[in-house]
Amino acid sequence: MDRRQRKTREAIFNAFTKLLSKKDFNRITVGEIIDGADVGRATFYAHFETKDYLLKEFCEELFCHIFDAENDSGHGHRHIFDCDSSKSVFLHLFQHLKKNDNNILNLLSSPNNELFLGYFGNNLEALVESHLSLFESAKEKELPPGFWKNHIVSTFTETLKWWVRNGMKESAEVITEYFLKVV
Amino acid sequence: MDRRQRKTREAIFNAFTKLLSKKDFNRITVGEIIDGADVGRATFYAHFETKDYLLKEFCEELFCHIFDAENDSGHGHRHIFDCDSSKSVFLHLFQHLKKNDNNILNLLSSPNNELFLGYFGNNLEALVESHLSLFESAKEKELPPGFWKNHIVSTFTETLKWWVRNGMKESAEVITEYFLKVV
DNA sequence: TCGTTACCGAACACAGTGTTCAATTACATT
DNA sequence: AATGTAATTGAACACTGTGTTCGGTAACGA
Repeated sequence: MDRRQRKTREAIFNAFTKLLSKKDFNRITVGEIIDGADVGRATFYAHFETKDYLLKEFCEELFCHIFDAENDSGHGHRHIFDCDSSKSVFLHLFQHLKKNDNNILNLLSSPNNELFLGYFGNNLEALVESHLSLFESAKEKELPPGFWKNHIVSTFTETLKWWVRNGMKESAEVITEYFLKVV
Repeated sequence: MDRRQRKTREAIFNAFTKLLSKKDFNRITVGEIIDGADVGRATFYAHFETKDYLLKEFCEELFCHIFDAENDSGHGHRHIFDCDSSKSVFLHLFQHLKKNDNNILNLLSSPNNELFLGYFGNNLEALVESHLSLFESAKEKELPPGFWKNHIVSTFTETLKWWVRNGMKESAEVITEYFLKVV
């Protein structure tokens, strides 16, 4: 990849990140992004088809850091947390999110973020799916598996939103407890 | 209220309803609404400050029919369903929603509907709050009451969305069962 | 060094929003 | 039925934001 491409791409991502910490995604304009990144308008559209695609690629990079790391560490320690690996997975996820490397939490707490929540949900669903232990109880309760999976994912997301909305006063451990109690 | 006002207001609501069955709220333009309602642009803005306020007032009328009726019937039969009034309330709500009088379900299933979900959630929260029986278990589980209430509301909404998304094949009774099982 | 490629920037067409205003029409009241 | 009031019209307007175009410039990789 051309060095120039890398630079502008990074500049756009940086400007985008900075803007995300200030305002909702939907209120951010392309004009603001290219001003912040100091690139031409045409350059932006040479890199990203629309603003939505920028978010999409932004999320992919973001989730790559979060969910892939989660999957890896999960695999690595699976034998340790075998008895309740699900607990460790979600705890790690909450801990990771609390670090707030990028502005993932701003995205989560802001309204009008269906796009982002969609991407987040997809990744989370894949993670949930790989932890079959939780699905055992689905059969006990005689629920459709799709319903049960959806419930876990949306409960996690809602828990996260609640946590952020209330200032993240609780520790990741406590939130994980709450989450597991209601699930 | 002037007859002309009532007529245009109704015409706008009708056009809005018709459009909602075809496309997402955010994709609907003021131009389309006034074309459908056959009113002047200035007239629209004389009635509604913005498109968002149109949705707001639309929701208020809609929820008036649903939640108020629910509260009334709830009060009326409270002594009958005393032992598990919560069950009856949510069942009635699901039944009512399945009728789909207006396009409430289209609004629910479409993306980018944070505004609508917000109004819906507020009404639902008030309803949940008035049924204290559910909160008993919150203390047992030692969860923050705000967390617990939020969980019930969002689980109901997510259940509803799941139901709609999957074609509403299940009966209201079955969905109520699912809902109560996971809660 | 040289051909390629990204970037610039300014202009452009387009769509949608919300406002303004004078002219018109329907309304409620007497 | 007459009258003053108030809603509606329609067309124009300024404004913001989107996405495209294109010739010129400069950085890049080989």
